Amino acid sequence: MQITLDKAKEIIPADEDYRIVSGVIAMLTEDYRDQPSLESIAGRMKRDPIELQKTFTRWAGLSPKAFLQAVTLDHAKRLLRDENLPLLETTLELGLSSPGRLHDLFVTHEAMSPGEWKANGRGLDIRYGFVASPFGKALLMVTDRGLCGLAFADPGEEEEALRDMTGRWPEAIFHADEAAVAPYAGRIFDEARWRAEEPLRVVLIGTDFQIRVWEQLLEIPLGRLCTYSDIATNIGMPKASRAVGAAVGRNPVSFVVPCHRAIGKSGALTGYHWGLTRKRAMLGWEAAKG
DNA sequence: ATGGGACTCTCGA
DNA sequence: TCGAGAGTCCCAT
Repeated sequence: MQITLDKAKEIIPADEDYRIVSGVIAMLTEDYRDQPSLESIAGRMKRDPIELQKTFTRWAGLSPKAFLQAVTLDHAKRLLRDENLPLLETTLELGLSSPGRLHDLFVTHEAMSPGEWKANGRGLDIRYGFVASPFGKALLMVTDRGLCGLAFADPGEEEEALRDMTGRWPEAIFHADEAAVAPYAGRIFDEARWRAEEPLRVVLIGTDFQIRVWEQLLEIPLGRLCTYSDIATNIGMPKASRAVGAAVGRNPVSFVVPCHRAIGKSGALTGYHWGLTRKRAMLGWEAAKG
């Protein structure tokens, strides 16, 4: 009966769907020794198993089982080992605005000058709004130069996410403004609308070191992974993997700057600022597209 | 100065 | 295999 509604849902699942999906991912992976069956998960989530399976597959393009495989150690290790990472293909100009191709989303980015960074965002006018995304509720922040922030929040944690983000540029002026954010919201998570002719403008606000790290992240194509130490090597500081980890963790533009594609050398996912389950969700979702 | 990681290695069990 | 502990480096305050 509501075929059109269902179809719309395929493109961007509602928050409710992500809640279900993330619940499944969490249960599937929390104790991988005895991976709970679909039936038992469905039982715990009080859903019909068939329906659950369908929702999940529609969302990720992968069955729960295939999804889990895509996020395991072995898979990650294979991706790391295979083909030399193309990360070295471009030498990045340090410092200010370097536009470029980059990333399947076709991002053009510019970096804030050190002066602007030191001002803690003073003089910056930032508009923000929450939107539904395939990975739960997303908080978008934009300046007139482009997208500067993208965060995620579980239900009830919107305030916390907002504090987290506004705290990064304490001197900036923030306005709630759904309309300003709307043009970005739709196409970020919809790969059908990723096109080179219409690149997504991103502005990176951070220290020089952080910007170098984030630019490296932008070089990781969809479906590929990269280790923290690879990034350290690529920016010419091979021993700074730990500092790289810290910088990756401070990435203000989650997902668009694909910090979820950075993992430990062992193939373990290590951490994610917005929750490991969300990192798994992104990697599994991308595994189906890559 | 100092503290503290979204790291990595090395061992022991 | 797995996990704890220590080493290390560089950012942030």
